[in-house]
Amino acid sequence: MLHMTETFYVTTPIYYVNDVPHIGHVYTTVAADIVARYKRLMGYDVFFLTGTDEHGRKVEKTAEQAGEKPLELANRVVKRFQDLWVKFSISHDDFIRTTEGRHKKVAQALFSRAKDKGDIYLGRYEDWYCTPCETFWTQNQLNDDMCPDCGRGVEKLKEDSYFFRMSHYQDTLLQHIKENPDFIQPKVRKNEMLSFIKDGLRDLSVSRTSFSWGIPVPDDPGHVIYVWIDALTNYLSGAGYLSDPDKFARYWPADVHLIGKDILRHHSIYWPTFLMSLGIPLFKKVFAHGWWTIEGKKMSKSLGNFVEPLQLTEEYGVDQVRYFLMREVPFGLDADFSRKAMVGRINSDLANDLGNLFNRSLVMATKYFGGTVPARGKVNDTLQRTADDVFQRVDLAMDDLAYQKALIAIWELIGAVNKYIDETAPFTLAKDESKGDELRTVIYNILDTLRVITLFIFPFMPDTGRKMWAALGIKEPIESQDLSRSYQWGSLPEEAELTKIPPLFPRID
RNA sequence: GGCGGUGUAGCUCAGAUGGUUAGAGCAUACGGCUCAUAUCCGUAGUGUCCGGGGUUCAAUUCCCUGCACCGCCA
Repeated sequence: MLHMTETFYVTTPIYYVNDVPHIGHVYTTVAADIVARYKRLMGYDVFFLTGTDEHGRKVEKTAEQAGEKPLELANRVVKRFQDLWVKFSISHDDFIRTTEGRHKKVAQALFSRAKDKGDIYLGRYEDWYCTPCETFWTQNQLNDDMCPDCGRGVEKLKEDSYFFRMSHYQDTLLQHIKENPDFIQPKVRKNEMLSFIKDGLRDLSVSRTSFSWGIPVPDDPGHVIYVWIDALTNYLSGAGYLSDPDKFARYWPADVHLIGKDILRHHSIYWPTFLMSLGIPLFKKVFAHGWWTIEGKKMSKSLGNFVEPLQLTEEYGVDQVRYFLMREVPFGLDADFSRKAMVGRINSDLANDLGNLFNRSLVMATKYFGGTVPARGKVNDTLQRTADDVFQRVDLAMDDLAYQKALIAIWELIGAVNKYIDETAPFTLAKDESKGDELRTVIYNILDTLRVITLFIFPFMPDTGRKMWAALGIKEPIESQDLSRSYQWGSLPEEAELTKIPPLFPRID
């Protein structure tokens, strides 16, 4: 049997194209980017998909108000996301838009297949609808007859609708969750979903006649396919289903769908039951992360405490923001974004620990060896043991999407080098000409461990990683490294030309 | 109302199938170094481990109950 490279397929939700990008979008996408980059560094063949959800009544309405066609609106505002991902160093392999032919074809084909099987049938739908939120509510979900989310008015809708026989898959889904304990994470969310399922699944309305901006239901063009069937199938269409069978076979089933906790039900119940109906294997895991409050308050339009991602990057820097989001809180829990916390992380973790270490090391190497990597001496056991240990822990943490744990481990290696410098005192050795060999060994070990640290932080802070890599004078691109081996001592080339660079992370006052 | 979770140092949190001095980071104080972005290294702490009851030789860790906060559902 041929050796096959292991694949890794990670997704973000497709974001509603009409929404203004906020910190929540950035959070999910950065998290996906980091695990994608990490797996690539570990030698996996990675497919990382993000994109936009472009149909629905709200886009239709907004476009109408702007005097343009829905697709024109989408073409215009999709750039807000695409540009933002460039800014945030997002390394997605594809960007799927639900208005693309390759997607529409898939959504329709799957709708038909489920219908032919008898799992989609025509019925009648009655519910309350909040247009701004694009959400349907049942009567008793309403808050004083108003939308429980935004508090605005709702309208009653009655229409013919196709339904997906979700109730039919209730037991199979429960069984699957039981047999695959990691299917829904974190655990607290899994428990919520389990209790939701046990309360009984009802069939799901999957088409609308009240607006027309959507993918037509096959053979019944008065209906458009309603949001979840349309949106969720992006994970298939984006991976080449029906358009690139080899690619699809290579990457599906997805390893992990990263989402915010607000759309967990759709991903952990609607989506797998629909896949069951279609006879397509289920994705391996869905992970619902928490929400960010801003300075202790829920972010909302009405409060006006909206955090503009681009503004954040200007104020703090892209890598600083990426680092903060992953370090501040365990992935899965809610967190608070505050200036104080952000500045604290930047100053103590990035500027003092990492940035200063990198700087002091290069200064010494430049001073003592004219900016050339000195010859290898012998490995330092403590440093190597720490690197081994950190590698094991980082790898386990990344499998669990425990970004915070991974970073905490990496910072132990940073601490170990700072301590090594303290203990070996190269600045003292440099004053004694008879200690030349010792000095060379120490500086080499420091620089070589910085090389390892650079690899570890690269998925989290790609720009910084590249800068550090270049400053260390290593010719091969950092992307081509194999972390599963190169965390070990000694692959920093002797005689590499170091470049002294400005402090990586300026302190903020 | 139903189900689930959380409550540990000033702050954010880890933790133990129950057993000797309960941990980390930040913040604070003191000491050391001087290569470095006044950075780094070390030392020192302080805790009724939410209240009450129970099981046990032994509970902060298990069980029950009360209080507070949070999530999902209704």
